Amino acid sequence: MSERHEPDAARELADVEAVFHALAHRSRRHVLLVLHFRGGELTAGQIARRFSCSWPTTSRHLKVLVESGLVTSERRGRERVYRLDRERLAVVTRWTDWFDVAPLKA
Amino acid sequence: MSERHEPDAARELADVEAVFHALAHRSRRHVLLVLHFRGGELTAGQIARRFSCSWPTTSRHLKVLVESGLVTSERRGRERVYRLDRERLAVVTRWTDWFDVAPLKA
DNA sequence: GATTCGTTTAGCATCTTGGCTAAATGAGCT
DNA sequence: AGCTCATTTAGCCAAGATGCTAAACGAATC
Repeated sequence: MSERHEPDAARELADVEAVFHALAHRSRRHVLLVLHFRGGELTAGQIARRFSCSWPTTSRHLKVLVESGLVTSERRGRERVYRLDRERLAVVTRWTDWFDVAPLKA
Repeated sequence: MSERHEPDAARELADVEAVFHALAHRSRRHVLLVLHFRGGELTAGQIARRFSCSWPTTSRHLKVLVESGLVTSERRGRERVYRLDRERLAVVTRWTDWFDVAPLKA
């Protein structure tokens, strides 16, 4: 029965990888906070304007965030809207929760 | 009054930086889990033996973990013991908790 | 004091990341 | 169709991360 869950475990591992990778950079963490406090969605331009680095650089950070699933994007007219997926942060909390379960006694 | 807390905020920022940087690598996350499930402390050798990469490589990962504060180390005889500091993981949860507070209405 | 054991440091090669500018794309407007 | 606006892709370079092997170090042991 537990075998039935192994694919999920593999996916969780990949998710952890992608999410922690995305969170590794200060600007990307910052983008997430900005998105959150501005109501959860903003256009690429609204985001880029808040950052000191160049637009293409921010654009690439956004791409990493999308790949991690922390953010989704949708074309709207000629703009592109980025939306925070707060649910996805559960990948982080599920990982940290391992440390609340009892360790094996060596 | 809030000014009195700014240094703390700066330190928290640096902590977040160091901790998320440490967590960005799969092996380092793995080390933390091994430490936890083996009772919270292990010698460098016990850790290195569980990993496929070379000893010096693992040693460097341990250094990054120590710098982040997630792990502390202590010399014991001719071994070196690494201990998990679970408290330090609160840096992560404090960061994710930002997303549970109300966003500003755009 | 020489040796051995456990571990880290040095030094090197390779890959990835993060930044830039310039060019391309895609959607709406005239 | 041609133009403009919003954004991304391409291409480049500098800096940093990760892996290795070989050498160094420090503490115990002979």
